[in-house]
Amino acid sequence: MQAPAPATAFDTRTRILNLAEDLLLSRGFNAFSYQHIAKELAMKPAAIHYHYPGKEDLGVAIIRRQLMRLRKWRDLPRVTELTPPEQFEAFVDVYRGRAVTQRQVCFFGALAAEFQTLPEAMQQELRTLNVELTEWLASVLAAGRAANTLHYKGHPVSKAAQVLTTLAGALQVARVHDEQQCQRIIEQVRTELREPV
Amino acid sequence: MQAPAPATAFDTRTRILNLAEDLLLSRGFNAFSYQHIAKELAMKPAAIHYHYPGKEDLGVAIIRRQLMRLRKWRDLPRVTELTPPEQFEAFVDVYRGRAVTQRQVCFFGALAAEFQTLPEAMQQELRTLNVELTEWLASVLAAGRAANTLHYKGHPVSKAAQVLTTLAGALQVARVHDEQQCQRIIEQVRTELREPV
DNA sequence: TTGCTTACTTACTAGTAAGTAAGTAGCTTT
DNA sequence: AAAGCTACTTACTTACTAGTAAGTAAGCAA
Repeated sequence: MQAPAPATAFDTRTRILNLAEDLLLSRGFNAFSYQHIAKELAMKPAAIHYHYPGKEDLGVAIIRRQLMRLRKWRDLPRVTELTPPEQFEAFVDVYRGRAVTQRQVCFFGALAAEFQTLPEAMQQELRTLNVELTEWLASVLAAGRAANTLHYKGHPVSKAAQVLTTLAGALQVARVHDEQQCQRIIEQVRTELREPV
Repeated sequence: MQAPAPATAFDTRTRILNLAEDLLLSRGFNAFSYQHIAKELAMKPAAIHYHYPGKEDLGVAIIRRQLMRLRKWRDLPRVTELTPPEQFEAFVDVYRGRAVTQRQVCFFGALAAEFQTLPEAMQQELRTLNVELTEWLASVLAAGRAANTLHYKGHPVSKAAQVLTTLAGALQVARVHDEQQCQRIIEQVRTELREPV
């Protein structure tokens, strides 16, 4: 869940992946090409094909890495040891950072729009990523309600889906309008969850 | 705010617009071409250029028509005469229909992901559309709270932005996962607004 | 009936897309 | 020193992109 790594000081394979992730989040999958990457890395497009034979391989690698990041972050002692409200807060901070520092949306928001044009393998990876993310957040929300520190109606999974959906959309708002409106939406979600109904 | 018209029984200009809207909502702006449209309408790509010289013109026309639809719908007597909760309900129904009948997202969700790759004119139109939509919903929410029939915390504009964001995201969820999860998110939003806190 | 307009088609340009095959420089291994 | 591997480059193909210019058939208008 950390922010994308800088595109330097890594081996070529990783630098390609970093840059591709960057382009994916800022332009979408269909609007970046091997040429974009090659130019930025001062290489020829064919060199990208050497590391990632097809664009599909590159796309799958990007999503899969994000899934690994999620799992790693989620299982970090400094995260698992937090209380549910703190876990939620830490999670929201990731989105807040995205909106401020880069003009990037989250993976779900970036890929859902062009979902029907994506290779099957990418569609599957994205589904997995979203399911795991929803399940984790649902477990946080369930624990928070049990401890009477998070407050909401309905099933934890429904609420988790709603929150993720809203956060994804909030980042899109930040891009189309100003960042401030995005922050207001995030604050709205936070307040509603933390204050007793 | 009505669903897109069928692609037949109209003049060519409108049929192009209808089909382009369809393709935009289902595949994104960068993933459809004049060829797609031409093939479907059994014409040559150059014929599309005759009606819409550039893809930008086509894109702007799509968004602008949607803005006109919004204004028309919003000012319809049968809509203005409704109570705020009924207005909200009628509005949500539009999104519900989108999720069920087509696998289409809303304009905002479709275009936000590739926003940075869009022509300036399209970016501007999309901003206008979203501002007007947010302002209308905010006025409904404000009136509903004044009449004690809609319940929420925070500023009406913030809440409106949050609701729109969530609805946009919900349609994207419907596409990536099943339609049912989308319906659950919409229900969650409805319940929270209609039940006193 | 001549001329203009509408709504196209045909034929083209220039640019870009993903992807491939063959070659090569530099390093390592034996 | 020969062989092989890694990480590329060069040169190419095929397909598609937006867009344009010129031509044309049908209808209407004077």
